[in-house]
Amino acid sequence: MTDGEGTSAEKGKRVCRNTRQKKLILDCLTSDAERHFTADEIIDILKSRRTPVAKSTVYRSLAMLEEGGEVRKYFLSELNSACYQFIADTKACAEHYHLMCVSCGKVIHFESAELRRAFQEIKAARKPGDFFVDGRRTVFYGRCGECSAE
Amino acid sequence: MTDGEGTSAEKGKRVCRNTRQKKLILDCLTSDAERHFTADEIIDILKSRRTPVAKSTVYRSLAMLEEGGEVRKYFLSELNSACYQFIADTKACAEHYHLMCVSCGKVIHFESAELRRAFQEIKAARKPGDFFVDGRRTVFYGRCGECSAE
DNA sequence: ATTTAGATTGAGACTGAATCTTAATAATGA
DNA sequence: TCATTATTAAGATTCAGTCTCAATCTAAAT
Repeated sequence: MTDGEGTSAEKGKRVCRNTRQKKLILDCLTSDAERHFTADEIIDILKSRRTPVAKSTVYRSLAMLEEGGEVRKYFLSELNSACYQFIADTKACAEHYHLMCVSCGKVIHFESAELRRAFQEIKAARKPGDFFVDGRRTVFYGRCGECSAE
Repeated sequence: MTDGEGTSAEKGKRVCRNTRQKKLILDCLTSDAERHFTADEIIDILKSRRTPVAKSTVYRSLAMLEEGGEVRKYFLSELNSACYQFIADTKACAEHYHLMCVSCGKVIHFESAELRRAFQEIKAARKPGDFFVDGRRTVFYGRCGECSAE
């Protein structure tokens, strides 16, 4: 456990090997960059493509890819269940906000000039020591068109 | 299973009995109206007060209280875990936004004139069939003061 | 005050997403 | 090519949240 020289880990030496599994997972996400995937969906898709990847590997790889900024992880709660969802971190994904409908559980993408401006203003007014809001990472709650029509 | 008359359930006849357990749970939440509680915290607090309430009852009661508008349920994702958190639905809780720090997991309350205005504008511009964003219910993600200072 | 229907409770079994463990395997640098 | 060590697969484990059901309690009617 103790070592004088310093481990590769503590030097922050990024290795993150480029493995077949990581490629497969990323391929899966980028094949539909608009869509959110749960870990289970990724597992099933890769299984159906005859390139199965183990569950633990999927979770670990997604965590590494997230750290590397290639994947975004959202925590989404439906009516009676909650889970993580993953999306390829491309320009497309950075261009919209996410709304979770509290009534039907659907996730919709939307753009909002009002919100965009609000976040810019918050950022501009930010003093050192203030919190920072990442609008693109937050999931908004509300009601989708169909549910608010009823 | 089949009955001609119609059950009390389908008539939408709300009953929601006023039980000792619901009072205990609500007391627990209102004792610190600013704070978010997980179900487990509520269970532990009531146990320590020598008025234990069963886990299933806590979850069920919270769901009923939420439906009655007395409790608000938030879906919060910490670094490596995600869970529901509950807060008494008072005026105080409706007066601020929630920010979850993606770095340390802390939940902070903040006010933002910019966001308030943005949501008002979104609401004003809303056409029938549009989605509705509930700003007070959404949890923002970002970094708290300490974490963004580092 | 009694009665009674049925809503609610408690205890613990159950579920399923996510994590952890470990031996085997594969990616990288020398 | 070889050695090092990150990564993988498989499945055991964890744990928040849900479900089941007999026993109990609430509230309304009598």
